[in-house]
Amino acid sequence: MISIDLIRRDPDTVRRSLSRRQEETAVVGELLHLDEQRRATIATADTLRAQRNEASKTIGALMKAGQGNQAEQQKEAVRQTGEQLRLLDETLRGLDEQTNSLMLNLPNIVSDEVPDGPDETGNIVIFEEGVRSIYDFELKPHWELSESLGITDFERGAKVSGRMFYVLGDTGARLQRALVNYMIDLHRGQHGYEERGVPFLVLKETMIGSSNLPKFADALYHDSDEDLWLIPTAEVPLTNLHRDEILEPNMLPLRYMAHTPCFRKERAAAGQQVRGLKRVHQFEKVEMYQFVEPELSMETLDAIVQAAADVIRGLKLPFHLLQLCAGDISFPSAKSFDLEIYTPASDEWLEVSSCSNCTDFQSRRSNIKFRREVGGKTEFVHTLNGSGLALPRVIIAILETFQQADGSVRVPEILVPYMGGQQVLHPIR
RNA sequence: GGAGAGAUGCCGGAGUGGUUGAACGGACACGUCUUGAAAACGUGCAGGGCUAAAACCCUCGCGGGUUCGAAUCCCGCUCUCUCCGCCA
Repeated sequence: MISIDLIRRDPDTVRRSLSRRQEETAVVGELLHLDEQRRATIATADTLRAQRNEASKTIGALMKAGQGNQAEQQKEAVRQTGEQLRLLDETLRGLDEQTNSLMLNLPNIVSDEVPDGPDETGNIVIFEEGVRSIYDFELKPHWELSESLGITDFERGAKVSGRMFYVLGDTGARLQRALVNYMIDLHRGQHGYEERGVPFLVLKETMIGSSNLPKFADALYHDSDEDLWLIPTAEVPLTNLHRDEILEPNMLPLRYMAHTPCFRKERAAAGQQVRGLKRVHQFEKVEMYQFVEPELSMETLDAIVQAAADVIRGLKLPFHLLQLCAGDISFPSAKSFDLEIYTPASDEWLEVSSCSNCTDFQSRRSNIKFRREVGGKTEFVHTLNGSGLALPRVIIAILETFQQADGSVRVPEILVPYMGGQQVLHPIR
């Protein structure tokens, strides 16, 4: 949520941000109007309430003094005030509801550091790193390799859970565990993150706090019986770890990571796009998350990007860093970067990480504040998230990049210890 | 799932209709004292709205109701604890 104060003070900044996101700006005027009505109503109601409180005190005093008659007269007057108040409160509730619903659907303000652009075509490659191998044999696509090596079993995945689900075979499950442990060890040892094991089903309030609800309900799996929602990313529970808290001085920065499954409906997906492990309803991911002081959030974003890039560097995969343009940036983000690995057989760049500075957008929704010093005033923290990394796509990149002429795949050196010394994955069918 | 108890500020804990937004204790911060610290003493210490700042208003798990007036009474919900049942 952005601050209503900002809309009041500087509506043009909000309009400009919305336009850069290719969204309608009329909502700003609506909010301005609602806010005016709201505040006028509050002012009137507060005055009435003050009168009532005062009169009630007088009545109390009169009763004590045994002047019942005068008290009764006063009561009648105050009863009328109470009736007026009831009406005003009802009006106010309506205004609050309207305001809230508009506010919850308003995206974060795009940072000035973000380039203009209509959609993903406007994203900018910041740098490319690593060497693309040259192959003297015909490359196999990942969906063939993963089946022949016993990484995946799509047929049984579909049997058990339907389209866009998969089963990992013995080698695949082991490779995934190896990758998870490698990533978590790296982030703990080199980047200062501590681990959390979080719930995968969360309350509606939790989804609102991270800004997945109300706007993106159709992307989420939901148990209507108990009104619990399956997380689409660990960002959701990690954001809410400190919901409704005031963090004491010296607690920041907080660096968390969590390894979780991610559940996504991916309704729009179809055709070539969903071949193999690339786009699935359930996948695992190691997520990094930070709570920081506002003035440090932009440099922290760079650090998160580097931490994610370090994972790829360790695997010796070629990748590039993409800065997302204003038209492609996600709802809660002020500034985002994606990391994409090059996959030689598919000949495309595959997004394995998205890192965002959500500034105070999520902390306002989740009411997460901090104090700079004991007894100091409270401020909203800034929150940042970054994948570090999404597993199926890393597996895809490993398979396509390190495949050999005989159909086997080399295990990246850094993973060998995590694979019990295994250096090559051999076809099993 | 059944039975019972409870939910108050950073923590413990009082408060059952009227200067109680909240006694008292602890923690914490500042000050006095001290070479320094401890102890002792003094002061401060919930969040939020509206303000230039006050005044004022809201909040005692959440929502609704009764009343001139609710932390206190009534109804619903959520959560926690204890016992029983079930269960990896």
